[in-house]
Amino acid sequence: MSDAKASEAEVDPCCSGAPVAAIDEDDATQLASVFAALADPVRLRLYDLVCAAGEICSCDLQEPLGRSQPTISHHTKILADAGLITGEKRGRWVWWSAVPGRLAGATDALQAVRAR
Amino acid sequence: MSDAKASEAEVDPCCSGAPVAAIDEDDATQLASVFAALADPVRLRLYDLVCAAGEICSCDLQEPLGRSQPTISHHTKILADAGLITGEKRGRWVWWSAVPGRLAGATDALQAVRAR
DNA sequence: GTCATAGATCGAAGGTTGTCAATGTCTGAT
DNA sequence: ATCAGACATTGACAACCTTCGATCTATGAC
Repeated sequence: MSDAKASEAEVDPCCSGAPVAAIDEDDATQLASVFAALADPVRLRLYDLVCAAGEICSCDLQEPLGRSQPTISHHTKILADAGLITGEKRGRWVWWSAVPGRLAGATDALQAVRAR
Repeated sequence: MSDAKASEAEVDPCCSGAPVAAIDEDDATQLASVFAALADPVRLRLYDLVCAAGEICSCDLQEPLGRSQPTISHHTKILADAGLITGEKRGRWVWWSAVPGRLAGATDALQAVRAR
């Protein structure tokens, strides 16, 4: 099945031998969960709102996002589980803020392979 | 519902007035599709293999990823539709390569908001 | 032409996700 | 103690996603 190189070219186009997987399955699953958290338009706008505001209350997310309160709660939980935002409870309200470097760290883990 | 600021503090903690959404719904949907393409462990490793190899044949993806041929074809299509990889058909084989700057462009669109 | 192979497409099974109504829990005010 | 409000949780449903077997198309070898 993998005689493409042998029949098209004598030498491997990039390195040598079989391609080496830089990311193992566990790392891939971990990384994918971060991207999955941003794979929804509502969550992207939510994350954007949090970044733009620096700190924002859950109750102020409901109106601009146009979703019900349980749905907002659901999305903040997913973003928090992915480590992209963090919430602090003050009195009756929860204030959300972005975790610095978390998104950059995820993309770096992928892009780092190009530097080799 | 949004009297949190008024009751907890007199001044808005970051800017002033209602928070401004930096990303509109259409942009968010477009951006989310790029992240959705990377939100699967198999596709992440596939993208990683393509980046690491520079150029790689579909038939050489099947074995390291441990998925059937239709599944590999499905995933390459999703990554290609998202603009992350591009394929060139040569003879019987399709050679895939990463689209430079595509992933960085997506993350920049999100992170740019922090620079404001 | 005939045959073998690379890859795309189709259809189906099973799991996951986004959404909201209803309800529960906790906090601060009266 | 009682009440109202901010979030979390549960349950349900529709939509979507991942996967594979079967099949189709296209290309190169004989």
